[in-house]
Amino acid sequence: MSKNIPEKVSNRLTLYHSILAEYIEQGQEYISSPQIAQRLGIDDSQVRKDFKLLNNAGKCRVGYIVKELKDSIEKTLGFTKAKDAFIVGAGHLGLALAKYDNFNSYGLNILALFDNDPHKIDMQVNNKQIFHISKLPNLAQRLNVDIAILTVPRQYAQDVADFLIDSDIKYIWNFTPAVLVVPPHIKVWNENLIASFLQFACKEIV
Amino acid sequence: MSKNIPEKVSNRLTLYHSILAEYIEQGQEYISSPQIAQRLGIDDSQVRKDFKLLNNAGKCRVGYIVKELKDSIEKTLGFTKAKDAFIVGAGHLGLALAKYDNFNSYGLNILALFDNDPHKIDMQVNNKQIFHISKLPNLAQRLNVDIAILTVPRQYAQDVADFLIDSDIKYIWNFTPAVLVVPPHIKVWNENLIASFLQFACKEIV
DNA sequence: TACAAATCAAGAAAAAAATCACGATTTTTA
DNA sequence: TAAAAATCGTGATTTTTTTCTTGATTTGTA
Repeated sequence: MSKNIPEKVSNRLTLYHSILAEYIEQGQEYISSPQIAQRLGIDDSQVRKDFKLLNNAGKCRVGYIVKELKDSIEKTLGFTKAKDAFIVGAGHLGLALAKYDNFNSYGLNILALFDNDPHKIDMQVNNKQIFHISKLPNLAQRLNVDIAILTVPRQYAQDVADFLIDSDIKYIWNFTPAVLVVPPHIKVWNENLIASFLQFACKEIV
Repeated sequence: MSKNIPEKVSNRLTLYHSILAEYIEQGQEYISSPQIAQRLGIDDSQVRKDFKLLNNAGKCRVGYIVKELKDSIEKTLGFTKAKDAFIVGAGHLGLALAKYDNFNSYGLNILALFDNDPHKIDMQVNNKQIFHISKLPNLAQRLNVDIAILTVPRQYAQDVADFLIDSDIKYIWNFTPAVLVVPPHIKVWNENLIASFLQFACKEIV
């Protein structure tokens, strides 16, 4: 982190990471840039350029050491650094994310969920409790959590975001289609699934 | 569509679209590029350049007509063109997507879900039935569906993708972290939530 | 009406990203 | 051992994307 890696590059790094994980499963020790490039349909010098960013030298005629490369990517993208977060909105998407165990191995720990529906309060999802939203400010402070994953319905998104900001949440991973208005010190990452699909559809589906 | 709009641009277009929807709700007739730019923290000439791609002229000192702009974006991104799709994998994420009514208004119609878990077969989710995966080839052909939303566990992703391809599926929206190997005429769009988060974390959370 | 302010349009410049090209190195093979 | 092949590393080139700049247009106001 902190190295200011461009979005496109870190996007590719995660794809490389998946491929490397496969190679390790298969017991392969080395991997070459053309192998990866072909798999992803990109240029092989692109792959080498990206790896250079990781300060991970390859060997001519042989390639890169899979294990080392994978570790470098994990370090660079911050898998190794634990990050605690709350899910705000225990709807279907919120629950799906809560059950997504994989987050853990990527350094993201979901500690709890929050909702305002009395029926959901105190339920457990994947060993994580659902609390009433009113408990959030206190818990955020006590557990020192400043990341929120926002999965409430669109019409409540801004109000809930304002509430989160009042509760000292600093980072919002926004799964709602709302474009949040926030002060400059709050960072929002928009995960607009519809937008994502449209890009796909618009590019590929003629 | 087909106009080969860069990914970054279509990404911004969907953000503009959300803002335009708000303006319409509020009954605003006009919107200016600096207004949008400020909202998103980007350059206003960037916004104008993007709008120029839509062939949508603005008026000096006044701005753009909200309604027209919104329609242009919808036409350009293909909201208006109905696209039918299947969800393959009726796990939490699959169900969450099936219940996401909004897809409809963006031109994506989920017709049915597929799974191999006998307990899930024949259940209804949001008026969509869950079928056994073995029914997919037939239904795909009969309903003329060539888009699949893949939400199975990672370890089955490649096998299921192969099966889909055999069933004449052409477009796969891949929610699994697997990097799928497919023939060149099959288009895959990777929606790697973990990757997405890591980009956020890596950039913003120091 | 004249002037100021806001905004668009479009070309120029700058920055960023991707691709190309080629020398250097290592391994394999004849 | 020499030649061939595969691959890395990296500088040069090209392409794409973003930002800057300037001029024109419209609206509001003194």
